[in-house]
Amino acid sequence: MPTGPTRKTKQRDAVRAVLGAAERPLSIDELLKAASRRADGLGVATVYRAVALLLDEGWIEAVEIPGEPARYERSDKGHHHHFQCEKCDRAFDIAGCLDNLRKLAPPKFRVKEHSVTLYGLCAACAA
Amino acid sequence: MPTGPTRKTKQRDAVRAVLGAAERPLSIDELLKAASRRADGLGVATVYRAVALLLDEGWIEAVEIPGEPARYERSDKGHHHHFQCEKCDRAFDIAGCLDNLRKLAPPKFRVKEHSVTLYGLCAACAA
DNA sequence: ATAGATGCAAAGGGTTTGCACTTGA
DNA sequence: TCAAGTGCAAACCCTTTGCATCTAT
Repeated sequence: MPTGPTRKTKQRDAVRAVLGAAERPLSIDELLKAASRRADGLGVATVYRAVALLLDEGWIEAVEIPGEPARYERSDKGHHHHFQCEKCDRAFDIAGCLDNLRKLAPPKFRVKEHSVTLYGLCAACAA
Repeated sequence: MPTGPTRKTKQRDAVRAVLGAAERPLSIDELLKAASRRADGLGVATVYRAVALLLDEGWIEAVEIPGEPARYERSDKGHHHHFQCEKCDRAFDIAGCLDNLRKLAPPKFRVKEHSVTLYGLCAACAA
C-alpha cells in the first residue's frame, strides 16, 4: 500500500495544535471536543485517523492506562509515567521513575518495557 | 434489586475451579476454554457473569493490563504486580513492589493505588 | 484535474443484556 | 414447583473501515 503524500488540512492542524498545547495526555474524546473548536464539524473517525498518523510519524505516543481508553501525548517528553484521577477521570504526567523496577521480574524473564500508573485524586479534586 | 440466593451450578464451579488452580491471571477467553472442559457448552456470557459474581464476592480481582483485555486472579495473593509476555500474550505474577512509587506523584495529588506492569519475554519465550 | 482527506454510517471486537428455556433447591 | 441460572442473539461501547463527497495541490 503506497503511502501517498500527506496533505495539510484544517482538521489535522487542529488535532496537532491541541496535542501540541496539551499539558497532559488526552483521550480521543477530549481531542475531538478540543479540536472541534478549531475545525467545525470534525468527526471522530478523522480524529482517529489523525492520531494514527501522528503515531506513525512518532510525534505522539499512546498512553495506555489500565481500564481506561487510550490517551495520547507528544513523544518529546522523555521517560515518565502517569497519574489517573478517579474523580475527574483526567490523566496527568508524573516525573521520575524507579528504574530498578525491572529487577522485580522473575529470573529468566526478559524485561523490555514497563508501565507505572498511580491512581487517586488530582490536586484539583483532592482540594 | 434483591439479590436472591446464589445457586451452585456446574458452570460456576468450573470457573471457580479453574481460577482456583490458576498460577497466573487468566483472561475471559482462557477461562472459557479451560472451564469448558469441565462444563460442556459453556457460554461466554456465563463466564462473564460468573466472574462478576466472584469479583463481587471478593474472591477474585481484575488485573487490568494496559492495552490488553482484563485478566482475573484470586485475591488472596497479597500485593504484587504483573508481567505481560509480548510473544505468548500470557500474563504472570511478579513478587515484590517498590512502594516508594507513591512519592513520584506531584505535591497535592492523593495517591490511593498504583499499578506496575513489566513487558517483555517470559522465561519460556525468552529461551 | 485528481489523489488524498473527510464525514457518515456500517462493520468489528470485546463485553453486557433481554429473553425463553433449563435446572438447582 | 419456580426463581435462579444458562445459552443464544441482539445490544452496546469504542475503534476501524467503506464509500460518496469534498478539497489541497
